[in-house]
Amino acid sequence: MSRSSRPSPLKPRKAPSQPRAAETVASIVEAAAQVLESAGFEGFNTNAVARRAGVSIGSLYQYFPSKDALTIALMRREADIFYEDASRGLEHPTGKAAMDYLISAAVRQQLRRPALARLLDVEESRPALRREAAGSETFQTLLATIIVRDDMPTQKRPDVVAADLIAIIRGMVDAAGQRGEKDVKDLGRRVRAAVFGYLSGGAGFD
Amino acid sequence: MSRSSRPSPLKPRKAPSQPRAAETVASIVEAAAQVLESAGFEGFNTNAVARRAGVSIGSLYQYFPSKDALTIALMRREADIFYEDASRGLEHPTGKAAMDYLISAAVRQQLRRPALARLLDVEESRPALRREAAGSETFQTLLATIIVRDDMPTQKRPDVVAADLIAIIRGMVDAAGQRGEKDVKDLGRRVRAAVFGYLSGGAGFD
Amino acid sequence: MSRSSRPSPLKPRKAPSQPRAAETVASIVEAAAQVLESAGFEGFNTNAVARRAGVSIGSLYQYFPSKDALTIALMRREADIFYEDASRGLEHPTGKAAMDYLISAAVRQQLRRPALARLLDVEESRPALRREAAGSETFQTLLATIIVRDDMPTQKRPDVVAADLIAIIRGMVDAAGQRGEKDVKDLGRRVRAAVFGYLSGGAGFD
Amino acid sequence: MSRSSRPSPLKPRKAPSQPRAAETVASIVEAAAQVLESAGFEGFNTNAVARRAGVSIGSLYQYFPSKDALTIALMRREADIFYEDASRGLEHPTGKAAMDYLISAAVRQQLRRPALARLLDVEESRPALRREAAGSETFQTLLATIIVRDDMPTQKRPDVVAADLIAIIRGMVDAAGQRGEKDVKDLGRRVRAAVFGYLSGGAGFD
DNA sequence: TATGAATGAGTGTTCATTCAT
DNA sequence: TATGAATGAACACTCATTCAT
Repeated sequence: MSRSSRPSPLKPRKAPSQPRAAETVASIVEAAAQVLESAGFEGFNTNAVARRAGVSIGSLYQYFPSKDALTIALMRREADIFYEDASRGLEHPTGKAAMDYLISAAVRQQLRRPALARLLDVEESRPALRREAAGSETFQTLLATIIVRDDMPTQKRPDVVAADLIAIIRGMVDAAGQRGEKDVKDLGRRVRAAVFGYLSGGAGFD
Repeated sequence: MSRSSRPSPLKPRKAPSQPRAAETVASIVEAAAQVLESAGFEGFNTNAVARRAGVSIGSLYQYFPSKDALTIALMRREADIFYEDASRGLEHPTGKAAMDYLISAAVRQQLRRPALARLLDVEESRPALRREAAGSETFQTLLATIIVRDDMPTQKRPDVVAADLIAIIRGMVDAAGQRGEKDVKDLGRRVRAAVFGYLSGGAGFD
Repeated sequence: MSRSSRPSPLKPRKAPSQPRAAETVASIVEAAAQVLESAGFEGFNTNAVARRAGVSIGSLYQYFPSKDALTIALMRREADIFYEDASRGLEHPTGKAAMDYLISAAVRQQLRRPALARLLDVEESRPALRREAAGSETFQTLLATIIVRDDMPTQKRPDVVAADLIAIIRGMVDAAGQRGEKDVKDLGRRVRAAVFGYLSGGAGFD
Repeated sequence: MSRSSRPSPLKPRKAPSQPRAAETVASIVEAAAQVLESAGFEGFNTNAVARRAGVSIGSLYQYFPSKDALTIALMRREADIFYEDASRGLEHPTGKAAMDYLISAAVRQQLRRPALARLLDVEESRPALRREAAGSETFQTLLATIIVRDDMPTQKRPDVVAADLIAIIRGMVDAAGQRGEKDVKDLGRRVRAAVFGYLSGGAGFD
């Protein structure tokens, strides 16, 4: 007899059907965020998260089958918050305006909880999590949609361009967040310079 | 004044005086690189490094007082390789040519051992290591020198610009390396677009 | 003011709330005593203690944040047993009777588990533990109270006298225990001779 | 074929035949003393001793087959120093004068290098070393000789008395040394009170 | 004979995870 | 369903001792 459905250790163990359970899940995820922010990777352990959330370690494992599942849930939560904001950028008529909005959203997201954002970016690079995390794909899809708008310069390989832009934006905002920058406007301006400069091929230089 | 001779847990424990010891040290550092590449953070432990190096765990600790000290030594080795290459860029007459060279060096360095470079970039962000690692400061110094050359656009805040450029370059080459890109030329071209685009303020766009 | 909630590595980690946990804690402390008795310092390691207690090493560290914390807990347990007995001596009307009782208690304590008592006396001299261990201070306080009773010879420096008496008593009972003496009465008689002889200034000699 | 003479790991490996070797041995033993004094048990390791002595670890093991052998050599050195001094006490005509001298010698010895003396007393209690160390037996022999002199009170069990006196003297001078006492005279006076008080059976009290 | 590089068993400690209550 | 006591594999690091040079 073959076990038909081995429970994945990366997906939440169960959809919380009751409202109380949903609350518990949310509080655990937020506790994970706080522990990650205040103690970094080194202090990010399931017992600490449970304690901070005010639940027992047993309860944590009731909802998340593994530490990675919890990390993924947190990544998804942040990605969702970002995506909900960023996708409104698509409503803008021009590609440029949409891109502006997208960049603002990225900067806002990063400076909202800089340490958390940075740590999640790093975690996301772990192969085990990469597959499961929603993160960049959706961001990349969003970008790819914008890049090919009429008012944008034609790109031979839009997927590569989208990937590069993500790398530029992330690199800049991560570093800025780590340095403790708070000025959303100034950072936004510089990121825009990099993005549009890249899109125009660096032509404006000489 | 603090105890002058308290052994720092981050600096190498003793300089290998005999040739055999020098070999051992080098083989340990290289083993660390390989373990980090093949097993990532999770598999990066001192026992694995010693095993891979073909030495006993005791030997490892004879030369490196802590795991962090070993990581730092590896970071320094890579930084030195990079710096030796990159600093040749200063010989170029124009700022643009120097910057071109610097970018090429960064791309080459990254694609030489992409996983390693990426992991070290991440490690470098750990506060404990940040202080000790030679890494970015020198890169930033190099960049700052180039930015203010005569043929480069005047920048109000060269230090911020240098930091942004590092972030852009690192972000792009890390991501490219992680995707498995091998084409040094193409990646170089794109990074140059981003860098010079940023420097010109994104003006070329419209 | 220092971080109030930094967990001290010398105090018990958590009070056992469930009865099962209390049992575990007690069995670990007793196991520590037995390991110390049967294997001495050299064999006194946390793994051995856990094994002897029939619990996992993890359980040990759930209640004691460090090996030293465990040692201190054991010292306190023994000190408490002794103190409860010894403090009854204060009820005696005369200083002499109180001192007699105190000496009896010390001899009893020592001969109850001689090796353990001796090893703990030695451990207590380690600077790291000295501060935390309740041990001699209370003993010394007890003695100091008795020395100044009316029927006792007047002493110029009662604190020095108390310290000397502790040293005499400890020295004698430790040595006796180590030699394997079992006769509580005889040892008590000799200790009393030393103590009262000292108190009278050795005058009875000539 | 039976190995006739397994080399004992506790006795010095070889009698240093050449003067240079004797110097080396002496410097190692003194280094052991210094390490023990400055770093206590925890820092007392063979590598540290070799370093402090200015010889290689290999050389140390050339003269001492084990760490314990080195410890024993140090104990013997101190015992010899003491014994040479103390045995002069026998020349005194009366038992009392001899005892006075012996006590003075013990106090002097202890306060000369208090930390060292204390640590060696503790080490001496380790069963492995106890057998080999010359220490107390000779001291006890000396005391036993004195106790039975004509002018001393008759003792039923001179061996027990001698052992008790050692315990009293050691206990008092160890504790005093640990407290940092420096006054040889005052300490000598108190030890004499305890010793002669004990010998007179504490009779002087009432 | 001296050196010091090398060894590896052993030790303290952590933390993801399980399961009896 | 919730709790938290219990587990034990895994890891960083030490140090007495050996042996090739």
